[in-house]
Formats: sequence, C-alpha cells, structure tokens
Amino acid sequence: MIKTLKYSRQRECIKSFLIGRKDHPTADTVYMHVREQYPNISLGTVYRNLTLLSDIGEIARLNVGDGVDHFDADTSPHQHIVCNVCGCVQDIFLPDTSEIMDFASKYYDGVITSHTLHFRGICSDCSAKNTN
Amino acid sequence: MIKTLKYSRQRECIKSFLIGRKDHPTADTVYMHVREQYPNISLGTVYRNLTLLSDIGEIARLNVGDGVDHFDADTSPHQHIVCNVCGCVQDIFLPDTSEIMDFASKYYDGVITSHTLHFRGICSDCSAKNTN
DNA sequence: AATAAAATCAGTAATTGTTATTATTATTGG
DNA sequence: CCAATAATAATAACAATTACTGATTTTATT
Repeated sequence: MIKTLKYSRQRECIKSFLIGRKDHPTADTVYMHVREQYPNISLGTVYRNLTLLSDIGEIARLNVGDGVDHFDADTSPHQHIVCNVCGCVQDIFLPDTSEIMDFASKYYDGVITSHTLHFRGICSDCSAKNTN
Repeated sequence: MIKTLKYSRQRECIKSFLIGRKDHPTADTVYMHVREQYPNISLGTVYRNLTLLSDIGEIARLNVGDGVDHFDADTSPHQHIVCNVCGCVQDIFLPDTSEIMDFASKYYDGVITSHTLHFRGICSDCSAKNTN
C-alpha cells in the first residue's frame, strides 16, 4: 500500500535549486533553471515534484495573490511580502503570531485552525531606486 | 481623457446580486444566478464587469487560496475564513489590525503598505454536523 | 424625437497555470 | 544482474480567465 519514494536526480536538482534561492520561484522559473542541468526535463515533471515535495512537507507552496504558485525551501513558519513595484516575494520573520488566532476566535463562532499573514509594500531595492 | 462609465443593466444586476449575498460567490456563481434574470448574459460580461467594479472599488476581489477568485460587495476592511470541510468563505470582522503592520515593519527593511490576514478552520455549520 | 459616437454586449477563440495520460526510462531490492 | 515499479518526457486535457469580434445599447448632441 505504501508507495516507496524512489530517488530521482531531477527531483534532487529541483530541491537543491530551491534551497539555493532566497526568493520564491514559480514553477516556470524552476523549470527554466533546472533545464540548464537537465535540458530535456519536462514542465510536468517540475510541477509533479514541486507538488510531491510540498505534500511531504519538504518545501512550502506559497499563494501570494498573484495567481501563480511560488515555492519556498524554507518550511519554518514565517511571512512574505510582495513588492508592489517589482513583484518580488521576500521573507519576513516575525516572532510567534499565533496569538492572532486566539484574538480572532473571539469574533468567530466556528473553529479557527490556522492563519496566514501576508504583506504588500515596496522592497528596499525599489525604495532606493525611487529616491532619485 | 476620463472614460465615462456608461450604465448597463447587466452590471447593475451583477452588483445588486453581490450586495444581496453574505457569502462570497465566484464569477461562475454570479454568472449562474444573473442568468436567471438575463438568460443570455455571457460569462465574459460577468468577468469584465466584476473586474471593472473591483477596479473602481465598488466591490472587492478576494483570493482565498483555492485558485478561484471570489467577490465581495462589502469593501470595508475585514477578514475571511475558509472552511476546511465545506470550503465556504465567511467574514470575520476584527477591530483595527493595522498595528500588525507597525509590528512587522520592525522586521523588514523595505516599506510595508498593506497586509492581509486570512484564516482557515471549520465553520459553525460543519462543526455542528461533526458532533454526531 | 432623431441621430451619431462610444461603451457594452454575446459569442467565441485564445491564454495561462496546472494536472492527467501514456509510453518509455531509471532506480532499487533481491 | 534482473525483474518490479516508480519516475520520466512529451503531450493532451483542463479550468479559470482574458481578448477579440461584429452587433446592440446607452448617452450626448442636434
């Protein structure tokens, strides 16, 4: 019944590529870069492995509201901010935010099990350019 | 230069339908219901008007992470929770949460201009059913 | 009220992001 | 090394959304 996970160098490459990035690439970006090492990898393989890796919790799938899925090798709890100018996705590491759920529970009559907090703004690079 | 917004009964119908709903219908749901009054309205018209209405700020477009856009006639600042069981999208009206941005600013070197807070959980209806 | 310009429409085709299918290839336990 | 089986490449299918078309409404002007 249990499906043993068989090694694949493509998956390994996808994962190590993600680990080496601080931004949060989309499937398409992963595809373009992994193709440098495996020129005939298919986009379907990239999608399947990104889904697989996030299903087993080795990476995180991010929804930042731009209609495209982003992927993050850092699965520790943290937040993200999308730059309104360049669209980049950066990390924000806040101290424990779980009290937000306790707070919100007072205003909701069902059960709250998780929360997501994300930000928009202008990244420091774009802020610097704008000063001209 | 200013593009005059011309009246259309279809747009009016779409908007009043949204106003009458407390849940947060998708474009397809809007389409199905508006069709009762305008049987040959096209899905493209629904999409175009939902986009137009949200562009001018009369309705809000919600991204709740299920891959489909939801629409809300209530544009006042409030939060949403998605039920893990039935998938419904409900409102949570929290008192001013803007201090979260001040808090987060300490941990980010760019500029934070807005934040979104959304929740997942189990709605009261599904909680009640589960008690069986 | 008649008319003309422009926005809006219905219908449909195209795009985009993603998932499923299938025949072939690669990995692994014996 | 070899058979069992998971993973692959390629491509087709898919759903949500947007763009394009010529026809129709709405509104401003006469």
